[in-house]
Amino acid sequence: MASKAVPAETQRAKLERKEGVILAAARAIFVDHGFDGARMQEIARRAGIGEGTIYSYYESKAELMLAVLEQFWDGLTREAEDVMISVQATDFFGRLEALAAYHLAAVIRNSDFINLTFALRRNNSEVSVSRDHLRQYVAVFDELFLRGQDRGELRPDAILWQARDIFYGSLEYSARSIEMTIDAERIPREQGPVVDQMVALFRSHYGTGDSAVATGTAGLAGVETRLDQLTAQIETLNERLSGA
Amino acid sequence: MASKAVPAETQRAKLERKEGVILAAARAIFVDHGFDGARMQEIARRAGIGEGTIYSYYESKAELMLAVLEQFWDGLTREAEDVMISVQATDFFGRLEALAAYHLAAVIRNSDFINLTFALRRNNSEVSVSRDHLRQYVAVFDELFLRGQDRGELRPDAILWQARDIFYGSLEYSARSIEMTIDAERIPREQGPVVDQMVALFRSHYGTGDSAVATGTAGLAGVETRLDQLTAQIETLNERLSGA
DNA sequence: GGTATTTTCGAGTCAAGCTCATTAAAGGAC
DNA sequence: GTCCTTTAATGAGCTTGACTCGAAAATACC
Repeated sequence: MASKAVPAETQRAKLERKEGVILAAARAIFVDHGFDGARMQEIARRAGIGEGTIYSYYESKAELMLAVLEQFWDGLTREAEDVMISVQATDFFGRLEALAAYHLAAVIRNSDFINLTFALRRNNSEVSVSRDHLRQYVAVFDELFLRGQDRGELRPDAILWQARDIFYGSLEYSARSIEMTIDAERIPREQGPVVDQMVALFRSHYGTGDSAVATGTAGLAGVETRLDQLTAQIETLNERLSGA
Repeated sequence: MASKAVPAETQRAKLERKEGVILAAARAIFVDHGFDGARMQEIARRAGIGEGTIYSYYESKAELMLAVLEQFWDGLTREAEDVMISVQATDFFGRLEALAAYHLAAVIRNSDFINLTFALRRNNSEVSVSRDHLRQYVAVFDELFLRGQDRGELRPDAILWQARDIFYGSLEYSARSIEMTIDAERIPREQGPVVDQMVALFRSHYGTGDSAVATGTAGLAGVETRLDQLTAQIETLNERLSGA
């Protein structure tokens, strides 16, 4: 029995290891040459197998790339979760700062993969990184935000997906701007201000009155901001009602 | 002399017209099938010419696509400039609202082109939409922002490129979220709140204290007026809801 | 040790971007 | 109008690279 099970295990393990080798080779080649520039033959050579063998593991070049990207995003998600576990701060804004710093650095460090992800998603409509993987990644933000609302640090009427788009949209564009800076050594120095600004933005825009007072942006301006937000909400309600 | 110049003109005009025909055909095919899915033969057939002829106008498929995209972005820039000319508001936030509304609608309406632009830029590093075209487009925002600073409506210490990234990054992600909403008819209704939020965000994060006064809703009295209005609106909503 | 099944392989197929020799058209001189 | 030169258009064929498939090697099973 044991002698039966063990070979079965090792056999599966062997296949999975081979799959891992293919994935690693593909990852390297895709990063070096992009999707179109990558040659299946070169991936096979790097993995030390025949070209046809790849196709018994992955249906097509696009699906191979998909597997590479999903592996990458799973790794990112795990790292982001680790950041949220190990961060010292217990308040929303301190934790948001940690997440923003991690995300910005990750996007810059892995810009190849980020670009490949969206290029594939946009180019090849039939094959794209499964929504679940991206959703799992942004779930880290979602959980943080909802907890901030529960704890009364954030306005209870804030809309999650809008905040999420502001967070990730701004940071992605900022990352691109920072990368574009020719002077590579200045990159790390630019990250701090961007993260700080992101936190300040969330504080002033989504923070409750309490936190606004705490940060000093209290008074008439804060009240007017809240008025604007209320107005926007009422408009939404009106439109929904008239639409329905 | 005139009989000499006229044929020369018409000849060049003829070539340019043909170029326009090719561009229009390519545009249609690229939008329908994406970059990889588009077949040069089909573009040629649609343009009513031989396949080889395209290559005497454009070096490669990628360059043809580039030309299509540059034409598209030039059009967008012109539209954005028109919006800024024809908008009634003279204050920064009113004009920003107009620009945000235009940009969001444009991104949603032309998501094919937006996607193709970034897909090409990311995929094919050697051929990408010239930075100048994109820069010209965002210059509309830059000018608006700098003018707002000059007029004292925005904090003088705000950093332009950071604000720009927040503006365009958030709106692009928001557009994608809105598009993802399966219910297509709800799309227009979601745009208003996103735009409003963007304006409110800039007001609270980049606005000076003065601007609140300057926009006509002066001081405490203005706030009280707006509160009264909101209260009235909420009463209306309550009546509607209990009635329905 | 022999048979069945699974896995690997790379030469060959096919599709699509691109080239180039050939043909057609336009321009100009008389 | 005719001849010559120059320019534009063409599509059959070349090239490249993703993918297939029949055969061979490896493995599992008895």
